[in-house]
Amino acid sequence: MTKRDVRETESVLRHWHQQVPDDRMAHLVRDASRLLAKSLQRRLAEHGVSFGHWSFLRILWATEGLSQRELSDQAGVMEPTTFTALKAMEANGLIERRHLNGNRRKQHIFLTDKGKELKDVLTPLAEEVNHIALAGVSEAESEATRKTLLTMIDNLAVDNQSSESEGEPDG
Amino acid sequence: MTKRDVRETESVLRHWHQQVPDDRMAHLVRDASRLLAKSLQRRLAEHGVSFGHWSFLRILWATEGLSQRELSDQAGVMEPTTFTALKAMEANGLIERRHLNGNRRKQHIFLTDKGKELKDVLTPLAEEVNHIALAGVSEAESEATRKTLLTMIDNLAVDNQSSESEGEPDG
DNA sequence: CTATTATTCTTATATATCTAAGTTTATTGC
DNA sequence: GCAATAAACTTAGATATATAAGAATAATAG
Repeated sequence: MTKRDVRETESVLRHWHQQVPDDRMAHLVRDASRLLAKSLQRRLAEHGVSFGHWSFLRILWATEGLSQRELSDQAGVMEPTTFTALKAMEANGLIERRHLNGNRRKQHIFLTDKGKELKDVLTPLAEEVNHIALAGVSEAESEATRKTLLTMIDNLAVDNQSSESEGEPDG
Repeated sequence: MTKRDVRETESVLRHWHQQVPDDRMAHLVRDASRLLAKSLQRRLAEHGVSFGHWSFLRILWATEGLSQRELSDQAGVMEPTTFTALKAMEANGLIERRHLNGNRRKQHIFLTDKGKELKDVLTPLAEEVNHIALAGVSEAESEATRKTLLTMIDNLAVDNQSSESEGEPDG
C-alpha cells in the first residue's frame, strides 16, 4: 500500500469522524452504499459477475419467470436499466428471455443452469460483505438501523411519488 | 398518478417489509441511498445544479482552494470523477481552476460569485430532504443509525484497502 | 370489431461513477 | 544537476443508473 493510499483512506475517515453537518445522514448512507458496492463488486468480479447482474440474479433465484416489468419493480430500478442488464446477462448465458402463452409483449425471464448454479457461489460473498461491514455492531444497533432505513425508504418513496403526480388531474 | 406508479411504489415497499435475507442491510442502504439521491436531485435540478456538482460545492463552501486531489479525497471519489465534474462546473461558471505559486501540476479550485451564492439556496434543500427522510425517527434511533453507518464505513474502508495492497511487497 | 388507450419493451441519450493507462510536472537520490 | 520515481492531472473506456421518447402489442370502450 502506497503512502497515498493510506492518506486517502485516512482522509475519508477523518472527514466522517469530524464533520457534523445537518445533512450528515444522507452522506453517511451514500458513503456506506458506495463502499458496500465496492466490496461486493470486487468479490463478484472474481466469478465474472457484475454488481448490476447480481441484483437481478438474486431476485430470479427466489422467483423465476417474472416479466421485465416485474423485475424492474422488484429491483427498484427503471425498465431501461433492467433491459440493458438482462440483454447482457442473456449474452453471458445466465438467463433466457421467453414469451409465454402467445403474449408477444411481455418478456419472461428464466435462469439457465449456469445462472442457477451461481446461487451457491455468490450468496456467501454477499453474506461475507454484510458480515464484515457489521463487525462490532450490536444486534440492537443493527436492528435500529434497519428500522430507520426502512422508515427513510418509506418517507422518501412518498416524497418522490408525490412529486411525480404534480400537475396531474385527480382521480 | 397512474395505476402503474402506485403499483411500482407498492412493490418496492412490499419487497422491503416482507423479505428478510441475510444481506438485507446492504440492500436497505442501497435503496435508501438511491431514494435520497433522487429526492435531492429533483430539488437541485430546479436550480440547474446536478447531484454530482452539489457534492463538490458543499466541500468548497467549507474550504476553498483545495487541489483536485484533495477534493477527491474529501468527496471520497476517484480523480477522474472529480475532474469531469470540475470541468463541467467550470463551464457552468460555478468554479475557477488555478495554478498557485508557480506549481503547474496542482490545480486549485476556487468558487466564483455564482458558486458562492448557491450556498444559501441549496443548503436548505439538502436539509429538507434529510428532514423528510427522518420523519418519525427518534433521536436515539437516528443516532444509533449514524453510529452503525460509521462503523460500517470504517470496516469496509479496511476491507477495500487491504485488498488493494494484495500482492504488494512489504515495507 | 375497430379506434383509442395503456402497457411493455426498446432505443437514444445523459449523469455519476469506476479502473486502467497516459502525460506532464515535481521530488528525490545519487 | 540529472536520472529515477512519484504525484497530479487527463484521457479512454466500462458499468450502473436515469429520463425521454419510440415501437409493438394488448386491452378496452363504444
